[in-house]
Amino acid sequence: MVKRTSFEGDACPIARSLEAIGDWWSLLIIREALFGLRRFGEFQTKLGMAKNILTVRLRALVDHGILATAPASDGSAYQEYVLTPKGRGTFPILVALRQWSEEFDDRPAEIATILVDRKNGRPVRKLELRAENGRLLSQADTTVKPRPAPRRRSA
Amino acid sequence: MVKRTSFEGDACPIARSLEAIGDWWSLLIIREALFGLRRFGEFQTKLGMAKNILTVRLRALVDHGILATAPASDGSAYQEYVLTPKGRGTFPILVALRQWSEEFDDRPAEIATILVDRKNGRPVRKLELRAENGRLLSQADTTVKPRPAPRRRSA
DNA sequence: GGCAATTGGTTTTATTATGCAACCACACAG
DNA sequence: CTGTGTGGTTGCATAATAAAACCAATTGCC
Repeated sequence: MVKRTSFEGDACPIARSLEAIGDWWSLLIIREALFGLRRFGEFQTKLGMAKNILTVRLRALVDHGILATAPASDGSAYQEYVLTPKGRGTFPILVALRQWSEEFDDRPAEIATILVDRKNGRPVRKLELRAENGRLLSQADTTVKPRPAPRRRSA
Repeated sequence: MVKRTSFEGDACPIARSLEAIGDWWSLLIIREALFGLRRFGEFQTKLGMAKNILTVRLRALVDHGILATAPASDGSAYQEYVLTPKGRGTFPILVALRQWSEEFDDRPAEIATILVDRKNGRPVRKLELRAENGRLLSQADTTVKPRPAPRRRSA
């Protein structure tokens, strides 16, 4: 098999995420979905992508439980694609990607939008990683450990 | 040309990030680099990827200013790939991906590692997005705005 | 210094994914 | 029941990915 390697059985949680959303379009589809888009045609024209690719991506996102198909909404017989909680849970990932661009992009002038607090329109802070006790952590302050005792039960 | 669409000129900061690190391997390479890997062979055996692909990816990451080639380190004549500040800046993205897996993966039992505070070995908190005044924000509390005043110049 | 193994790739070839365009079925408006 | 828009599918061309073979320079070892 010369398939594109799959990370499905991988033990690394990052690889597992990438398995689901680590391709060119999925995160952009999710981004638009968070923005409120729901219909096939909306995604297609907004993102300017080929329709067959969009079909494949939407199906994969549904299979992964990130999107769900809802029967209607405006009364028409067509279906819509709406984010599941798992899909909405990608928000921090999108924020992290955005902030990385904002901080390190070579031509930041080309970035068109900023993320703001809806209440007052002021920019948000950078994402913060904190210890249990609230202490701010940088990469150097962290390590990975083997996951502890798989809590006797189904999951 | 039927090239894979590039997001290079895109105004969306998320698309811009994906342009640099939005492929299957780049983030995993960066992850290993954050772990301390530096040599071609280390990446190749640890990630189990084809060498030609690794070559292409490493070059792309260097071109994007995420990795830099350093002349030596252990005295040998070979070169090493080390993270730049821009590369280390991807840490929150990796954390976000990890936490998304931890929270939403269908088979969480298969996840082998957890991210902990180096000081006491306790798990870290979830990434927090805060307003200027420190208020915790969820996705619904945010919007995007056009970027303000592009500071008079060419752009 | 001589020789084999290792490192860090390149080349070749096969397979898969992506992208465009054309096509098509169904819903809906009249 | 005819025309139009929505939501796809199908073919074909091209690009990316993968595995394996190959190769040059660097090391390790004697």
